[in-house]
Amino acid sequence: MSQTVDRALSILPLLAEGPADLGQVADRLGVHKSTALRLLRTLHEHGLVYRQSDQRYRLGARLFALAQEAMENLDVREIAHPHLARLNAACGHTVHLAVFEEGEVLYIDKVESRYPVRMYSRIGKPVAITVAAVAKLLLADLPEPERRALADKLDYPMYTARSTPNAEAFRRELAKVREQGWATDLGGHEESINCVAAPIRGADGRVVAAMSVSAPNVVVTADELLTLLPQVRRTADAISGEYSGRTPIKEAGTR
Amino acid sequence: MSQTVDRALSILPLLAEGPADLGQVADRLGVHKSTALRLLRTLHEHGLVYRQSDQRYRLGARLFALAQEAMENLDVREIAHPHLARLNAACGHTVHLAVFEEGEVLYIDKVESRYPVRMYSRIGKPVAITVAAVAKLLLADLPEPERRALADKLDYPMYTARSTPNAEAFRRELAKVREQGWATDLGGHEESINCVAAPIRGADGRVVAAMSVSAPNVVVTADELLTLLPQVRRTADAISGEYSGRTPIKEAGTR
DNA sequence: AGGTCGGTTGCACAGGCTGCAACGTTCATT
DNA sequence: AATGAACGTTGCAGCCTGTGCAACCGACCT
Repeated sequence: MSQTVDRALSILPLLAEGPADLGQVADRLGVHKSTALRLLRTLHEHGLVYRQSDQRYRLGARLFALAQEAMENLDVREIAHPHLARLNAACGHTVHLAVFEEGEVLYIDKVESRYPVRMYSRIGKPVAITVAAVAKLLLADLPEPERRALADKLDYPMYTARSTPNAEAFRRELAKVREQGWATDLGGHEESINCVAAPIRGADGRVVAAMSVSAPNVVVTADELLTLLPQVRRTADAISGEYSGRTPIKEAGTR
Repeated sequence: MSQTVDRALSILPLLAEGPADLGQVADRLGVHKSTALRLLRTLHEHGLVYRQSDQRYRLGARLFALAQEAMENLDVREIAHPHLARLNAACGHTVHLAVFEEGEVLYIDKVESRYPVRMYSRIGKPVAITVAAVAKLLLADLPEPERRALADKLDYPMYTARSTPNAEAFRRELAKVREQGWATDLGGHEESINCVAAPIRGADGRVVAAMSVSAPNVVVTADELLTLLPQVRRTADAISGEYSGRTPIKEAGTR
């Protein structure tokens, strides 16, 4: 929509392929050298483009800094919430959102069940890392050495008979979860409560958060809960798409 | 230099702070809403800006993609070479550049000594990982679990009496190297050859490569070689600066 | 010296960007 | 249901600003 900016921005992907000198940039843009020079200068002033010692242009550090800052200020919760609320409106059960941080898995959002029976959990509180479905997803995505190290140093409290008993079992479970792309907790934390969970991935494919639907046996059986899996995964995928900025949002009045 | 582009680019750091709507962007830019709209649209078309479901603008995924692509196409060797050559011109000794890859440390560049006595090494060849100064730097920067795992499964051949004898000693050495930010190999690989090495870091501070100066005893003593350390470190820092796109290059005719 | 190549500068022209004002939507309020 | 506010969007006229040209500069090679 803005020719000048359009041209300037077209330089970036071009430089991403590798360093280029003024002439090459001008050619590939189809503009006069002097024009290319001014665009490059502007980009350079903003640090998006950098000039190496052989005078050729490269993408600059600012780009990395921006990308990183944007990452950090990206609030999964903010993006996820409407989706979680919609899922809760559809099925009525408790919906959780959790992230992995500093060796812990934390709930960062929760939409309460519409049923009178609620489960105990609090936003900001660490979850039972060895049994919770969301924890399995988050840990399953860690690089192998870290995952192994973490699994080995965890405690494995037997909340119920179906709790994960030890590191060995946990590692097997994580491998399975990693493989299938979703996770469950069937009475592993509280005898009567089941969960199904799905991962939320960032632009690079790494799992940045996980969400789950939980319900007590008295409301729905484990099998019934499992029928919600496709819906949970669809919700998680929708959040992933929006979080990673991939989802093409339909423009209002553009042709 | 180009007003339009300048304004457009000013939007990026602004959005890095967090999502903003059209009005906020226009205000902080000091332009009319319609102007801001067109700039944002252009940015959006290039994927640098993304519109979330509440219509607010955010930095887009393309930014990450660009940063990543640029990273991958960045060739340390290409950037480092002139610096290595300059260092070699200054001191006359053999200069090496090495990276860590797939559990090995490989020489990827070499500038031969000006002295008749040369050392045996070849570009692309794995280095003696347990004793080489560059290897120590590269391994010292690995995350602790990987470092430990690697140190444990390595062999510790006694090339000389001063070779690193076992994993335990190696881990201590790596800790020291990590601490001091440089490394040496004093006759650990070949009795008569010494090296001093310094790390090259990327924009995120991680060690991406390491460089060293090597010379046989018959040319300079270990102590004399050590006096080159500041020069080696300065060279490595210069490469780091350029590799990470941080170094501000003086503009030719700008006031 | 002469020639080429790449980057840089000054300038005149007009193309494209700007701000304005009016319109369309959505949402909250009465 | 009507009103109004807030926000995004569009068309337009004016003129700012980006454009291409040509000349200049400096480095490098023959």
